[in-house]
Amino acid sequence: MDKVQSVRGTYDLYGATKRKMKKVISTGSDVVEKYGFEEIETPIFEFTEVFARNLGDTSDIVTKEMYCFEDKGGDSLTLRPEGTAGVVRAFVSNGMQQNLPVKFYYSGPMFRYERPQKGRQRQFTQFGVELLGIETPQADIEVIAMAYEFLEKLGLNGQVTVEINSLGDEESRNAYRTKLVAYLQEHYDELSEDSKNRLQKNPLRILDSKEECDKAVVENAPLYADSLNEASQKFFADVLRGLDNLGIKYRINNRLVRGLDYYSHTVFELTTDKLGAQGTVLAGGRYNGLVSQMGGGDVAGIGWACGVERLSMLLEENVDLPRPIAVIPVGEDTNDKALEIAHSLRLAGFHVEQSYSGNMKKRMMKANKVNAAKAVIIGSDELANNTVTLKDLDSGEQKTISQSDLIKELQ
RNA sequence: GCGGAUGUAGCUCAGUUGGUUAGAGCGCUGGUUUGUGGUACCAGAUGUCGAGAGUUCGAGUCCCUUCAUCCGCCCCA
Repeated sequence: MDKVQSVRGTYDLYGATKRKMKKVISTGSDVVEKYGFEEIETPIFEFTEVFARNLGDTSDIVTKEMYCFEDKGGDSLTLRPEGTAGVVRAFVSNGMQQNLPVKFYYSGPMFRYERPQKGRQRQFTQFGVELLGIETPQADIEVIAMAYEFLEKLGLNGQVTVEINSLGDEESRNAYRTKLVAYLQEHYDELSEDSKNRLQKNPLRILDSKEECDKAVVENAPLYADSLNEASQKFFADVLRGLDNLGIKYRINNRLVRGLDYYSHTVFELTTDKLGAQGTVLAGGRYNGLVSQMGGGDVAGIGWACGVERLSMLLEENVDLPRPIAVIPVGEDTNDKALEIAHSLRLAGFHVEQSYSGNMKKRMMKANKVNAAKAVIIGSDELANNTVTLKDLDSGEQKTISQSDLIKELQ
């Protein structure tokens, strides 16, 4: 390492970038708390099996993207590549089946060893929700509505499309897989190299391929909807009807499949065309088998997660800092008084920026730079008379008031 | 993991067919008479030209390697 730099695919988050991310997370928290979701924080690393067993051993995340390491006790641990497995593990570990439904939200860093690009990092931040214990479509509708409201509050719903599909229950999924594989086998020679591989590992993914030759084959492939059994069809129809009732606009995408094995029934993605190849900004679905797979009994689940950095990049305007009040002492003997005034203003709830050094002009420039709304100036005259000069930095008007009236004047 | 592009001051970029002490704008620092900013004017600082090796009398400019970023694929948030 010749230069002091952060590890590839990791970034220092500060200033405007951090402010936007903070806004995304706080907006998300406010929205989902109204739906009764409570925050959970699970460890950033788990036993490797938590992810390896549950995400699907053919998924790319498990086969090539996990940061695994052995700790000094010899256990194989993995930096979490996504949030759901950890939350479900916590649910099972803590015996939360006793008190359903359970509604959690979380945010924090995730890690995937991938080639970095715009909107794709090796350490990135997700905000997500999980609703456990409700197997009826109300849960799907509510959770999607929540995602929709979230993006609306961020002012992004004009640039984001809701895409939705159903993978059906296990029976439907297996039936479709069989049909699709049979069809694709017949057209094996027409498929791209990647897709020939995918045929073994994850044939559903071929539906999603961007290769022209694949698209041509997929064009006439059997439709997922035709393989859904009656129960799955009804479930999907109920979800869609619910979304219609709530005025949520969506697009059915019968090629939408998700990368992780644990999904069933409803899957959805919120996508944008503004981030190049990384268009998916929020994604999720139902995972009815996951809890029992972890030994937690037959508990249904549904959730989503969003990429906080990706959403932040869509936020056009800068998130403004609150405008402080600048307290400006003039002359050394006023420092004590200035500090006292600054302190009392802070205790009264104001944002206060103290100026530390320089002549008055410097200090005024500094006040301007931090976008202060008002300046409280205290020099020898003010000190002698127990007054301050209060200046409005937008209008330029200023007046002298007594120190005891300052807080009242500012409110 | 594969393919392509890029890498010059804090930021955005210029730098001609290789030729002396590498530039601009913004920002930063100081000043335009001693208690008044946001506009204006004046002055100033700043770079191992991503790193390493090579060709050459001479490399920011050419070759190679490497690192990083960006774009596409794979995959995904």
